Amino acid sequence: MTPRDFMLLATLTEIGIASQLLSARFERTRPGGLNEAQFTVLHHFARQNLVESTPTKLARAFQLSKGALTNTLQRLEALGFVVLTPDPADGRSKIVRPTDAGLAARDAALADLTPSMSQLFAEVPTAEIEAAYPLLRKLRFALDDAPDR
Amino acid sequence: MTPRDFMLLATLTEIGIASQLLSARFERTRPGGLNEAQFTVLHHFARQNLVESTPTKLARAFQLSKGALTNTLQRLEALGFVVLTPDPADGRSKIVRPTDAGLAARDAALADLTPSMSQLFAEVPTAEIEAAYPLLRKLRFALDDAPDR
DNA sequence: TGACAATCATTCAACGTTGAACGATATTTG
DNA sequence: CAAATATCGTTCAACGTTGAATGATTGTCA
Repeated sequence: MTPRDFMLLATLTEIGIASQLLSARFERTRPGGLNEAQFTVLHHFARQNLVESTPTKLARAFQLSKGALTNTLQRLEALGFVVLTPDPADGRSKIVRPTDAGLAARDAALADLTPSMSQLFAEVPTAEIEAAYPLLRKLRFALDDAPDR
Repeated sequence: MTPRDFMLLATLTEIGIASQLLSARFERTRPGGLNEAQFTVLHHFARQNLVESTPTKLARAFQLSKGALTNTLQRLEALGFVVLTPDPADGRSKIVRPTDAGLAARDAALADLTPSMSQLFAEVPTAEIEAAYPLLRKLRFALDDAPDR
């Protein structure tokens, strides 16, 4: 294992730990009344100004099982945060659209999150945050379309 | 929400996504035959040359429930990767120690992980990796002892 | 010393996810 | 065109985690 591999491993370890702690925090506080799975779906639509998707596409994006998405989409629909309609062009498929209420709920979650987030990073210079961003983006893209080995 | 907050949010989002994809990958490939929870425990001991801990300490470190740790520690013990002994100094408590086989299993998992990890980062300059590290460390420390808001 | 509170690990029902069915619809192919 | 294959969303048992008991032990303090 080269020194670079060692650095890589340490970095991935930190990402894993940080994310685990962030997750635990999210589930404890439930910003906007959403659990993490629900927030993730709404956040996904909002972040990239996406007007619609399908359960399968979402399952692929999050690398979750389709069953899991059936579940959280049904909850989001019951909450009025998402609308599910049959795809007129494909009888097997459904179209998922966030509602205004859904996007508002995501915004509310963000509003809940922001103060404690700012405090969490109070002593971190902005430059350091900006320095971390490119790697994280590249990692995501690499993972997005990487086979398993 | 300030531009800085926006950057912060984007960074945390990327951490969450990257970690989710890393997790999914880990569970699909099960490096060294370990699942993520088991690897996390052994990796924790190895990373900081820790000879012993207790279920409660581990639960706090990972922010998992004690019940979850009872479960994975029992599995690790059945695999011979960990030894659980009563704490002679405290009748309520137990001491957890990784075995040589346990540390070897963690090393094997790392060996399984390294090639695909290197490939994943093949086009990322080392400087970029080193640039991301300080933020991740600070984030972890901040999350480690932060109240919920 | 004795009573009360705190902390330890374990158990167990409830919950969310997985992976493998399944029926329904699309697509491909001979 | 028909038959075979692929893909869609849903269901369901199995699994791991949570959160709230529980019994056992320790700490506190009057």
